Amino acid sequence: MNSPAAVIRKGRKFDQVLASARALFMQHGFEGIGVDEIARRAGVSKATLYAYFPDKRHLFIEVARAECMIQAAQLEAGIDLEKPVPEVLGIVGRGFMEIVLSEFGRNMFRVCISEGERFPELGRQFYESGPGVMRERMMHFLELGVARGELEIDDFGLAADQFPELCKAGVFLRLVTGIQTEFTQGEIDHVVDGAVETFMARFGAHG
Amino acid sequence: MNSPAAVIRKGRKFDQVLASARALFMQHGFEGIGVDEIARRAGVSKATLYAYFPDKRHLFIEVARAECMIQAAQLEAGIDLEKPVPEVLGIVGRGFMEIVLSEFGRNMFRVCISEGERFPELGRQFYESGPGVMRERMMHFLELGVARGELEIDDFGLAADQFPELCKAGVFLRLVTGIQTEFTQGEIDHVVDGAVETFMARFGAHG
DNA sequence: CGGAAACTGAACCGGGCAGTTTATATTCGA
DNA sequence: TCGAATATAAACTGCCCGGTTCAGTTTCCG
Repeated sequence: MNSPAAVIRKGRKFDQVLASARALFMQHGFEGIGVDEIARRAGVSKATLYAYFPDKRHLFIEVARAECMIQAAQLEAGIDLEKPVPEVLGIVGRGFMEIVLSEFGRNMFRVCISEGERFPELGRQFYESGPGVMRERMMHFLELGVARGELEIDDFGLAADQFPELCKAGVFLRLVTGIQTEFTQGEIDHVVDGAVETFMARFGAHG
Repeated sequence: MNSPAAVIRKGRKFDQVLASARALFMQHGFEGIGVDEIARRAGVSKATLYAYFPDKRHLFIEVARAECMIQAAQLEAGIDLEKPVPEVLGIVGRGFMEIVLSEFGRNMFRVCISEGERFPELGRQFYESGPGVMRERMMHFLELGVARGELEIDDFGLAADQFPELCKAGVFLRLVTGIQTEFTQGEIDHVVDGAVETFMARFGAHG
């Protein structure tokens, strides 16, 4: 009723906990780190931690949501809508791949999938604060492109889904299966450029 | 030396174990089922199970590899290389999505990702007996299409990577995050058809 | 038939880890 | 300064589950 924006945050060490959780989750993933460790690194007792968060999962959600929004914002920051479509797509694609290939991206994904069944809230939260917003922005941008006569699109949802998928072509699968764990900038560029080309071949105005 | 094709198979109940493991792993995933349960359903003692397989993971690998080869074979069976490229792509795409959306596909993926770090062999095994062979076949088919003058492709690897990725556009992500768990045939068809269109727009001969 | 190999069952080990408790100490605001 | 809110340390509970052991039983084959 009174305290502004304070539903869960009641103690002075809240931020330390969150920071520690962020660091450790990002580095080791959800399963890879124990609550004891998080508390220890936060310089906080386990009991205190559990005074803030009902359980490990909700702690993770908090971290994940914050991180997603940061990443999404960064991705969006580098976009100049005035530039020609292919150029923007290239920038977005590279930014997107950076996230996907990052420690955070991999871990986020891992958790969503491995915990997804028992913990549906997590996947939903992730989608809506990460890929979901990107999709919205992408659709908006594509509409702009159509309005400018650079694109011709009938199904914006499909187009907005296809582009990031094209950017991951091959890379993502090889990453998660461990076939290949490191990718050079050259490799990324090649795939992203290929994605832009394919996308423009389909949706570019007048063949 | 003597017994034909018997490296691991030494007892008469081997098949029962494998069958039970297959059924339960497919239904509940790797983490979702215990060794006790597998043994029980196989009508076999745990000790016997461990006489066949060194550990749970290798049991899973055995199941997974077999299943992958079955799926890959089925996928390949429905292909008539004589038909025009777009038609073949449509068939392959639909078959591919069937696998991806199946209980097996989801679980296979889940395990690869959640266990991948601690158990690299699994991911590799999966890739090589599933997506890897599909990629090979796809490249071969694309070369055929080029030879017939239906396609124009510079980087066959990239093209072979892009197509399945396009087929999953949006669907896969919504699946694993639990945003959407059921897909109608109409939805699938729409995405796959969109994938074929985009693919042909880029790689179809003479624009 | 007789012995070796395969199988059983059920207890047992052990490590990991989330979450709780409790008795005590610190902080901070009124 | 006093008491309520907050924090602490560390032990403790409880669960899960993979893997082992072993003494005794069944199967199979020569």
